[in-house]
Amino acid sequence: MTRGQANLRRQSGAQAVYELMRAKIISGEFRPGARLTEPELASTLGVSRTPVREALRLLIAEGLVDQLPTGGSRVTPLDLADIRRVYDIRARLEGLLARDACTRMTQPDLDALARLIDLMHRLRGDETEVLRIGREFHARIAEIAENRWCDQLLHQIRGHVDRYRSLSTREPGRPDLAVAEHQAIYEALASGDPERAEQAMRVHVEQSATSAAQAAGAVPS
Amino acid sequence: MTRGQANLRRQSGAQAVYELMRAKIISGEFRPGARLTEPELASTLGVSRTPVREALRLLIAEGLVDQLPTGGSRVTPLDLADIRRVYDIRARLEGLLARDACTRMTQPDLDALARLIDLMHRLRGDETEVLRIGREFHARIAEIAENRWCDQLLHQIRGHVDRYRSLSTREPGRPDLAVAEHQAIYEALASGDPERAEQAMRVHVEQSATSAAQAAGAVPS
DNA sequence: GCACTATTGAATACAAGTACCCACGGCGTT
DNA sequence: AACGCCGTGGGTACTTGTATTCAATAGTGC
Repeated sequence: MTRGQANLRRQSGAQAVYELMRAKIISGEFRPGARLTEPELASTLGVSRTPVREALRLLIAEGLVDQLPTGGSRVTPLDLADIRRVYDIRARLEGLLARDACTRMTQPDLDALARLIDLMHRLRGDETEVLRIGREFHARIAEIAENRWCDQLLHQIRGHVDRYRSLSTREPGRPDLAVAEHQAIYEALASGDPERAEQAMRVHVEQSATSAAQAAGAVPS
Repeated sequence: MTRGQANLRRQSGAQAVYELMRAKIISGEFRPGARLTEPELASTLGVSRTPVREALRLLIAEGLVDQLPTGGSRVTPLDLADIRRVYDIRARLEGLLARDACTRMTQPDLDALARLIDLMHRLRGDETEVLRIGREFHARIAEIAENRWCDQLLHQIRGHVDRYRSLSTREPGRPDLAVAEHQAIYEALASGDPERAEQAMRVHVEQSATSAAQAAGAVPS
């Protein structure tokens, strides 16, 4: 300690710029391949180049922005053939998370997951609600696993996954299937077999991949 | 090519600072938990705060540097209990890479790998040489797989893995075992069965994990 | 081929915030 | 009554975050 503190709790401008740009890239508001220049972004966002620069660096490291050989940068173009690739990675990372969660889980944790599964069954008709609960289910598992590095990598991969997801206006409609898969993950976790938990999660994510690939592939533009 | 190309820009400045600091953290020259301040780093490295800042941001995003709640930053402390975690991740990412490589591989690719395996057998006695060839073997597989995202994540995880590795002065001496494992990976690739290739690679990395955990755990100081 | 322009990279200057240090005063104890 | 301890308050110093300025380079139009 030295004295200086930076207001970490308050979101710094650079962090805000990063999150904003990331969201815009993922949502597609910043189109794939769109050219990005620091001065323009800075003036658009009403800040100086400095925070923009930092945000850009992070986005480049994350792979959401490409640095052109000429020196400029652009939103990383999307290649439909890569959907499978990012989902393959996600499947393994989330699978590992499920495995870790399985070994660290306590009874209350399991109960909480059971409640989510129950909710999912009862709201089976409401697709968006099922999706929301599904996300919470995954988040809960990540929380239980307490695997900092896996979380970190997953955050990055999820960015890419979500880019492809946002290509199709509608989520792949496979509500019943999703419920069944989550149920399977829950049962695997409850069984206490880490290998089985990892497998169940992997299968689930890979199923999502298939749906997403179909949905994205069917999109005109 | 005669005149300065754009890549000169990439190498100098912030990128250089990033790579230097990263190497120092991995090697342990920057001790775990050591406090890092921008002005001090800047004056030490003979540059201004700006490139230091950018490098720090990347290292923070990578998890090699922690941002303290108070605002400062420090080299992320090492927790021996996490060795298994980072290796688990690496095992799955490298496994996936092996799988992808298996499906994309051409005969010349396979031949190149065969040459490496052959070399490894012939230099079986020279531990450092076996290690070098092992690294090249993995690099070649990554090259064949052409999985940009996997590479990117692996780069990050490898940073953490190498930090733990550098804890033990000597590499875990299991040369024959390593040769056998690489041989197994090669055979799996040659068989053309992606699942088998992934498994072989995963087993190999997990074996390394066990050795590394023992070596790091046995370190006196 | 040359000048111009636009953009990035680096350095410096400026603003803001917080923890540490120390001095001071009140209070309890001897 | 004197001495010491504790809590508090302000000043200081160090650090981060942002803006601005300067330099260099590549691309473009004439």
